[in-house]
Amino acid sequence: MDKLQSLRGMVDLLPEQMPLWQRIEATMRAQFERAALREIRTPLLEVTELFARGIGEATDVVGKEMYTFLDRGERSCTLRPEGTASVVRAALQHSLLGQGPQRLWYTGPMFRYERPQAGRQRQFHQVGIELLGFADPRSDAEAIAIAWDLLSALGLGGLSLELNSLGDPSDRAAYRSTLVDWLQLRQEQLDADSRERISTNPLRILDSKNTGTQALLAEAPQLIDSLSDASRERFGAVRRCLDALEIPYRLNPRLVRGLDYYTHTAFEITSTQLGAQATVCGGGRYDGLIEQLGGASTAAVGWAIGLERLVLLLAQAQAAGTVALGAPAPDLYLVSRGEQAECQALVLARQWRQAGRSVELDLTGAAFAKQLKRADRSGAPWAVVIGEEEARQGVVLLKNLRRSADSPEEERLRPVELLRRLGDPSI
RNA sequence: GCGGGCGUCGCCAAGUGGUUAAGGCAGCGGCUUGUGGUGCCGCCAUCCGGGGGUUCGAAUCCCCUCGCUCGCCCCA
Repeated sequence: MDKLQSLRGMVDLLPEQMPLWQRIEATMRAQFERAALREIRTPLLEVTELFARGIGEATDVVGKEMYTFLDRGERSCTLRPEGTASVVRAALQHSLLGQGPQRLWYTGPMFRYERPQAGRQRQFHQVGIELLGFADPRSDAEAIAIAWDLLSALGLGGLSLELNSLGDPSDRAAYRSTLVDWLQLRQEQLDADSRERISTNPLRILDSKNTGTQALLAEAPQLIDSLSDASRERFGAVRRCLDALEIPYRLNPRLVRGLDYYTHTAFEITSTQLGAQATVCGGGRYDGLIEQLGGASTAAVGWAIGLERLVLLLAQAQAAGTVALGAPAPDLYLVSRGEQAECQALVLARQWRQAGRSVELDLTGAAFAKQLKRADRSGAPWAVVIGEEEARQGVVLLKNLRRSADSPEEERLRPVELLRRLGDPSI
């Protein structure tokens, strides 16, 4: 098969699926506007170093999932695998933080070279927010609330919020060494992957899916016990905020994020209806990242939602009848036949569109029966028919397509009259 | 990178070694040179992802390959 086709993991979004995407996009814009977030758009391509430094060399994302290549100027470039590093880079490059803290949101395609599976593509889409320059525990809660409310506004149920605190870097370092000590004594009980990670990325062992490893880890020292008093108090404040907001959460001491920049609050929103890739939204605080990328030490918190996964959930909700999405249909379907009539139809279609109506103009020149059949299938409530007769008389025939054929409702009228009545939502 | 499942018309799908590859939907043409949804008639895969092999004979068996899909890993 040598037909041209898209690259693996790079999927087309066809017209049929767009109502779902557009619903999500419209909802998120409305929510963000109400939350006083401002949109930012950054390039898809960045210097590789941004991600290497921002996300962490040891992470899987940087280590084996990036689309990296040399451009014609021999610079190492990478298609962005996530949004946060780019947003921070842009904020620093344009000194946004000099104007005070920033409440930002973004959306767009991201790229990760992985084996595609349900809810995971190589080019995928994320929407995310970044609250830069906010250290207060309330900002953690607000970030989470914005995500939670967006998902609720979409009518999605069956979601749960998992919460953990990773503490500050010294908490994490302390925990890392206690955990490594503990694991080293039990190496032979670990699966091979996890054993490997003792030296590379021990915290990641915590969310291993290996059941044996999980059983063993039930006894392991917990991150939360290594937190300093200040970190612990901070986490308590975040939790009190969530309680006040009545956002239910589950503490998950095993929750660690795969990107190195996270500190303190880490969270995920998961669904049971997504198969293996259950995480819809993931995020947390990253107080060290901005400094890491060359800025002044600045606290920040943010999250990202995977839009493909959201679309999957919304499609399920739609199938279950929980969410209704109207199929888009034109207001008018314009049928015409004969040279003069066809030309008039072309002109009238434009006029009616300028009047704010959606009009589908049949351009086939086929028999009236064919055109009306298509008119019916288009879902339009009204057909406007212009034949030679109407063209001669300067009128159009308005037909109600939502009546039965036995009691046809037709009316001849002048185009100006129809134009006037187009302001009336009942036609 | 590693496993499992699958690959017949735009979509769904029958067919598992024997001469012309069912059917449904969609599409196109007609019945009805100007009237729809529901009727009727006709057209729509020399070909079964691609390549090689076995056989008198293969979509059906074998090998390779490509692709899709689910899972591992990882993440949104």
